[in-house]
Amino acid sequence: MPAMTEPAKIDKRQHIIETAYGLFKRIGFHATGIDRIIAEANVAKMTMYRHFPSKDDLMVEVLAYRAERFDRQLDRLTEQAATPDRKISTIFDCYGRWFHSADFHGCLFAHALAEFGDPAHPVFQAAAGQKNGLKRRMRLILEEKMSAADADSASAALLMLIEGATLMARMGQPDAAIRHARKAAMAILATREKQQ
Amino acid sequence: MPAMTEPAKIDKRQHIIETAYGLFKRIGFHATGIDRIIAEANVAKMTMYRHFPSKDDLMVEVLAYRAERFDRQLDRLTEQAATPDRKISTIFDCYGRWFHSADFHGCLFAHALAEFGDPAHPVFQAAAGQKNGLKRRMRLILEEKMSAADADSASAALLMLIEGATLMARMGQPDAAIRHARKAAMAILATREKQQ
DNA sequence: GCATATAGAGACAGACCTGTCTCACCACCA
DNA sequence: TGGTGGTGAGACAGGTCTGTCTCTATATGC
Repeated sequence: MPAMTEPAKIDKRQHIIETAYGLFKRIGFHATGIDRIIAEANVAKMTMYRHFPSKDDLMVEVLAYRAERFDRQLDRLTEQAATPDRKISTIFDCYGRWFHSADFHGCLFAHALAEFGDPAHPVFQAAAGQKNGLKRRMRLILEEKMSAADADSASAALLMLIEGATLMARMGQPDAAIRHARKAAMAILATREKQQ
Repeated sequence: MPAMTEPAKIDKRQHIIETAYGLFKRIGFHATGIDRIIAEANVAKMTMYRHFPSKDDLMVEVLAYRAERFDRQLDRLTEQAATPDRKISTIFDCYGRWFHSADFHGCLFAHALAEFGDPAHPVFQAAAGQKNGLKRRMRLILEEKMSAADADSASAALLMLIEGATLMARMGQPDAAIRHARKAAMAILATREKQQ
C-alpha cells in the first residue's frame, strides 16, 4: 500500500505496547502468549522481538507506559484543584470514573505484583514503583496541611483504601467501593485536620 | 515400607492440597505446573488426577481449604474478645503477625482474583467469596455498636484497609502497613461511635 | 487366599510456550 | 539505481503445559 495509508508505521513499537497492555489487563501476564500479542497487533514476531528483547522487557515497558499515562492524568487533574482536600477528592473522582468504565479490569500494577512475587524481578519493581509513586504524590499533597508524620500515615491509609476499593470494584461493587472509600478517606483526613 | 511408617497415607489428598497451597502462594497459579506439584508432594500424577479432575478443581479446593482455616482462626480469636472494638483489633493483630511471618507472600485470594479475571471462573468465585465473607464477618461485629448502614460502610472500609495493607506489606513495608492501617481503622470507627 | 481400592512410575499425546532464524518485500534515500 | 533498514510470514527448536494411559505394587477387608 502507498505511504499515505501507513501512518501507523510511525510507531509500531507503541502499537505493540498498547495491544499488549490490553491483553495483559484482560487476561493476565502469564496467560497472555507472545503469539496472541502479535496476532492482535497484526505484527510479525520478529518485529516484536526487535523492539523488545524478551517478554519480560515488554511487560516492564507496558507498565512504564501505563504508569506515565496515569501520572500525567493525575498531574493534569490535581493542578486544577485549589486545596489539598480538593486534590485528594479529585483523585478519588478519577478512580470512581475508572471503576465504572466499560473496560475496567482492575489495577494492572496490583496484578503484576500478584503474578511476580520475587521482589528482584523487574516486573515486580516496576509495579511497586507505581504504587510508591502514588503514595508519594498524596503525601506531598497532604504535607501542605499537616505534619510530615501525619502526611505519611494518612497517605499510606489513602493508598490502602484505593487499592482495596479497586479490588472491591473488581468484585462487582464499583459504587459501594468508591462511596465507602471516599467516606473513609474523609474520616481519616478529618482526624488530622487540626494538626495544621 | 511397613504399615507403621505410612500414616501420611491417611490423607494423600490433604497432603496434595497443602503442597499445592505452598506453591501457589510462593510462585503463583499459572506459574505452578502440575509436574512441580506432584514432585514436591512426592505423589504420582495419577494420584493427583484421581483426587482432582483438573488443575482448576485443585485450585478451588486449595482456596476452600485456606478459607476454612482462616475462618476457624478468626472464629477462635474473636470469640475471646469482649467488645466489637476488641474483636476488630484482634483481627488487625492477626494480620500484623501474618505480615511478619517468615513465609508471608501476600493474600492468595487477592492473587487468585488477579490471575483469573473472569467473574464466572470458579477460582474467581472462590476468592471473591472469601473476601465477601471477611467483610460480612466484620459487618456483623460492627452491627453490635452501630447502625446497619454504618456497619456496612465501615466494614467495607476496614476490608479495603486490610487488602491495601496486605499489598503494602508485600512491597516490603509490613510495619508501616499494619501501623497505618490500624490507625486509619480507629479513625473510621471513631466517626461512627456516637451512632450507637 | 482373594478381591478391591489406592498408589507409584513413567511413557505418551497434543497443545502451547518463548525465542531464533531465514527469506522475501517494500519504502526511502543518496 | 542500488543500498539500507524496517517489516511480514512462517518454519523451527527445545522446552513445558495439562491430562490420559498402562503396568505394577501394595494394603485392607471379607
